[in-house]
Amino acid sequence: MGRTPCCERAAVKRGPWSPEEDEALRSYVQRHGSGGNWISMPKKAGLKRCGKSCRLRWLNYLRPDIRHGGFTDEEDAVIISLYSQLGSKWSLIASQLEGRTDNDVKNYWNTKLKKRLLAAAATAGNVSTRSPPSVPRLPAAPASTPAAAATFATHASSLFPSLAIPTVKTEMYTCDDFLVPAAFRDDPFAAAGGSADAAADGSTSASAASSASNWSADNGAVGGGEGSFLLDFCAGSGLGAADDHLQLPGGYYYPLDPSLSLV
DNA sequence: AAGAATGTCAACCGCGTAAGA
DNA sequence: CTCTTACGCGGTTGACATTCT
Repeated sequence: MGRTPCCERAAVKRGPWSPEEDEALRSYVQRHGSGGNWISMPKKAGLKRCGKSCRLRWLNYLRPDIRHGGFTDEEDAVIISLYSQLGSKWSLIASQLEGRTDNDVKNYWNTKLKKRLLAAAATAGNVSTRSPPSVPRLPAAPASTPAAAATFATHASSLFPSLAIPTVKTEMYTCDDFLVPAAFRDDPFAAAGGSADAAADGSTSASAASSASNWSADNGAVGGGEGSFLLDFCAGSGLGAADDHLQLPGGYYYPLDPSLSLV
């Protein structure tokens, strides 16, 4: 019974690849390709590895066109959009992202993107339910372009429908109670628009945002832009105005402290 | 400063399926 | 047509890194 293993476990090395192994695999594949047979390839390349392991190492790490980390807002939007349509078809999703592997996309979704979406939905829900302050305050900036922000906002709710979007009523808050980028604190209306795009490449707006006392430290690899995200998320989620003073161009800011009463 | 908790990501496992004998 | 084999994929694990207490 059971499936014949693709290789003898005791005879192959497992675990992390050494630089020497990487070099042996890389040079062999670049010279000969996989030869159409990953199972026999390790032997030919002088590697004591399972063929599957070699294939995985090449596809996920050694291929010259691979990009690691630093997912852009546009990639976030593509992943979110395709995930909502296809589910966990990581290879399909990855095929739409140049230089990304299914493993990379899967890891990125499971460790970061999904949590951001959950946090976004949870933050919205928690404000109205006075949850403890230990709840993550905001998602890291997933969207520095209007399209990406809109996609993120739309799917944050649609992917996690169990988390209700709160009703928000007018109360008086100070700017310090909200997630407002430094640029907005200084001159909200002059700073509106454009700042998020600049932040996406880690330039001035990102550092300005991260320097704001109440701003999330988790700007992530995509840079700042929480402001843009929050604006669009709240607007896209149909939230009402929390405070007229914080109704800025493009949408509304959301309270930093989940214990604040908005309802 | 140290231990615990949490996050990240490379690698492995096993199933479904395509291709070839 | 059936069986075998290898590939490709998605889920899961575990080691290491980072952050928190």
